[in-house]
Amino acid sequence: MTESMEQTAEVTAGGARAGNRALSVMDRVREAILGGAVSAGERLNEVQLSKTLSVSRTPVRAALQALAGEGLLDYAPNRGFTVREFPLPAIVDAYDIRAALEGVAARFAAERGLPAKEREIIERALAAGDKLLERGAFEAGDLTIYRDINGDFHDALLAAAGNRMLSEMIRICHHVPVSSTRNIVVFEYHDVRRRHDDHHRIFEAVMAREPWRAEMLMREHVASIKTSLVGYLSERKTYPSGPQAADESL
Amino acid sequence: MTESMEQTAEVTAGGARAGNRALSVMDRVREAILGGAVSAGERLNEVQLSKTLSVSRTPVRAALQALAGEGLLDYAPNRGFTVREFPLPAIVDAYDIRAALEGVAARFAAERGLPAKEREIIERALAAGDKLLERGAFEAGDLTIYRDINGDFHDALLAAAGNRMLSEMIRICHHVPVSSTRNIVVFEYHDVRRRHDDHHRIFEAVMAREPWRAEMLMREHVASIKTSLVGYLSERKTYPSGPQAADESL
DNA sequence: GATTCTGGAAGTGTATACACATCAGCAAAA
DNA sequence: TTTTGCTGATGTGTATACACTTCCAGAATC
Repeated sequence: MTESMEQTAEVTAGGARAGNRALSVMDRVREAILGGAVSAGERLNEVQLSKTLSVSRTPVRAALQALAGEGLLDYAPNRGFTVREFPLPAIVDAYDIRAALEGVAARFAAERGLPAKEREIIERALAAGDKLLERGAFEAGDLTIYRDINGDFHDALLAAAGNRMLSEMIRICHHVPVSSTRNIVVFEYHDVRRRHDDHHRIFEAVMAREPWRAEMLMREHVASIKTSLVGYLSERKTYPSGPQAADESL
Repeated sequence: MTESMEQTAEVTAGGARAGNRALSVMDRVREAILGGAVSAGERLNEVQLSKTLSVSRTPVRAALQALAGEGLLDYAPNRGFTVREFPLPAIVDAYDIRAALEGVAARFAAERGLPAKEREIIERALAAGDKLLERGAFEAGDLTIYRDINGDFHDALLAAAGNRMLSEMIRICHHVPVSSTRNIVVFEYHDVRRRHDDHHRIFEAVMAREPWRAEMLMREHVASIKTSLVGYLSERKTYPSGPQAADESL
């Protein structure tokens, strides 16, 4: 064994846990974009990035290419990669697209039936939501908890749909940078209550094997988030920064 | 135009027309996959590919990464790229997904209105289709002609929708390898006639600014292709090779 | 004979040098 | 002053060497 020993003290501290460097570079750049550390339209310099992350240009290029595949970056020959711009209309559109896609997912799940595993996850998510909502009001941090519950519900249903292309497209919709002037929608208790009730009805439709009803309910469910977003934006034009519990991904 | 001149004697003969080699490698590998030259599940060896295409591994890797972004390849760390498998259910599902997405595109177009340019393209496509169909029967090659007409119609409507993410997702749906035992649907005259009539109705709905009707019509339009495919496959289990005019992309 | 260990081969991951394209700035000519 | 062409700087594109991981075959051991 040669023990080349990676003399890099690895200031990255990020862990760089698995596989190859390209993947960890990808994660870090993605977070930088989604977190708003680099602004839309900005050009990403390969050598600068490689110096910042203490790796060579090769894994950096690999990561950028992969991120372009996810739709987060644009590529132009001999000009490199730039952070893709997501104007507000495109962000709003993304909810419609996601609504259509998740609708199809719900239909597939209803057609194919829920596997035991996914059914358990969903029932647990529904029960947890019921428990969280039964007090009739929210405390600090409850919205973050519900965010996870919501995620479990949607993920399980998507898994039940059993289609990889669908999963990936929906994943892309979720990764649309909401950063444009920080469009964060703060959901109130009654918003969450309504959404949670949607979940119950969608689950019932899926269990009853009513594909088109499941699709319709899911479409409306996701589309209503768009409505909330649009309504929210038309009230206060720009929103500085979510106070505490704020999320847009319900 | 600079006439970049590519001094490459390049036995490849492919032309390698523009920009960088990675892009042309990408095109060639994509065609190899879509054309069935490499089979599903097959592992792509980087050095072998680079020797075949007379380039180094670097552009090969770039191309493979990009193709993975398009969903044509799978990637596993330290194992490289493999041709993604598209089992028949996934191919059928892709039509449902595409139906949902193109439905949204039609809705957007109806909401936003058709720009003059796209309107002209569509009207020309409709007129050309009318002319082609008015004889009441098809000759050899007519189906190929209609394939282009059909493409123009859908592309123009998609352009009118004005959403990049939507365009890219639909593009991915179109690139699903239909190769799995060559599932080619041969459309008859009356099939094309029905589809062309759909186009007229969709156009009318868009011009009348009736978004939901446009969406519904487009969904049905695309979904009916799936129905044709499924019906076709249930008749003859495997189909050797399309006789002459054969296409699945209407 | 079955199991485990151990090279070694095959192939991917990374670094790096160099080729090439693009663009900005300056200079020279109209 | 404007335009054109040169030239260097910056940064991407490609080739290639080497490091590392994985996997398989064959030997040693039980």
